[in-house]
Amino acid sequence: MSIRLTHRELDIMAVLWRLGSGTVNEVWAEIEDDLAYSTVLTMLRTLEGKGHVRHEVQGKAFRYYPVTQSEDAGSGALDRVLDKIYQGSRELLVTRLLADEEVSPEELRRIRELLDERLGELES
Amino acid sequence: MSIRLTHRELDIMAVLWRLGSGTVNEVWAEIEDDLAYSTVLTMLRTLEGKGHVRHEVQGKAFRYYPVTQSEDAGSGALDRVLDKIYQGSRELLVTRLLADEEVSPEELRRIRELLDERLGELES
DNA sequence: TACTAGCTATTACGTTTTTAATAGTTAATA
DNA sequence: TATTAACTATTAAAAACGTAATAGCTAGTA
Repeated sequence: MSIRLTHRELDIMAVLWRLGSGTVNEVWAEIEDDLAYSTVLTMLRTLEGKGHVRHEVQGKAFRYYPVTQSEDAGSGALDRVLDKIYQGSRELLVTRLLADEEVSPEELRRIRELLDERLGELES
Repeated sequence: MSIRLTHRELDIMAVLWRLGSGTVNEVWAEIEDDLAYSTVLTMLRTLEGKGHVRHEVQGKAFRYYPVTQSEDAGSGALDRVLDKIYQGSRELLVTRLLADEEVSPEELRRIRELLDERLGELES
C-alpha cells in the first residue's frame, strides 16, 4: 500500500520538504493553524516513530529531516484524487488544474513544452 | 474551509459519483474492500448527516444521491496535493502526472489541445 | 394471516488522530 | 555555582474514524 500521511502529518511534512529541515520551533512557526508547541513536538515524534522523519541533535534542540520524500507521499495522494475524483482521467484533472484563473500564460507554456517533450519521446 | 472527506467517505462518494446514485446494496457491491453491509449503511448515514448525500425511498430500500459533487470535493483535495506536495507548482504536478508509463500519446495530445485552447483564450 | 427476506435503526467498541498540559533535562549565564 | 531559558519526555484524554453486531420494521408471499 502506498504511503498515507494523515492531514496534520502532511501539514508538517510539507514544512520540512519546503525548508529542507526544521527544529520544533521552526516547524511550529510555519504551521498556519494555531497549535501548541508541544503538539508539534508530539507530531514530529509520531512521524519519527513511523519513519517519516529523523533527527539530529543540534545544540540542545533536535533538527528534524524528512525521510519520506514528497514524491513518495505525493504519488499516492495524487493517484487517489485521479482515480476517485476524476475517474482516472488525466485530462479531466488537468482541465480542472488549469481552469484556475491564477494560472499564468508562462506556466501554461512551460507545461506545454513539457508535454511536447514527452510526446517527442514517444514518437521517436 | 474546503470540503474534506475521509478516506472511506471518498471511496463511497466515488461510487455514487460514478453510478449517479445507489442503494446500500449497490454501493456495497461496488466497494472493493470487504466491508460488512452494515458498515456501508452506517457510512451512508454518516455522509447524509454531514450533508454529502441525500436519499429517496424506493420500495423498501433507500436510494442515495450525491449532494456534494466530485468537483467540490475534488478541488479541495487537488489543491491540497498541489499546495503541500508540489509546493503550488502545477508544472511539477503535471510532470509527475504524465511521467506515468501508462499515459497514451492520444491522451497527451488531447491534453496539449486543451492547453492550446487555454493559451489561445489568454492571448486573444 | 403468519412467515420471511430484505431493509433500516440502534448501539457499541477498538483504533487512530489530534491536541496539549506538565514534568524533566540541559546548556548557557549571571 | 545557582538560575533560568529553551528544549525534550511523559502522560492524558477528547474527538474522529472505521467497523460491525444485532434489533426492529415492512412488504411481499405461502
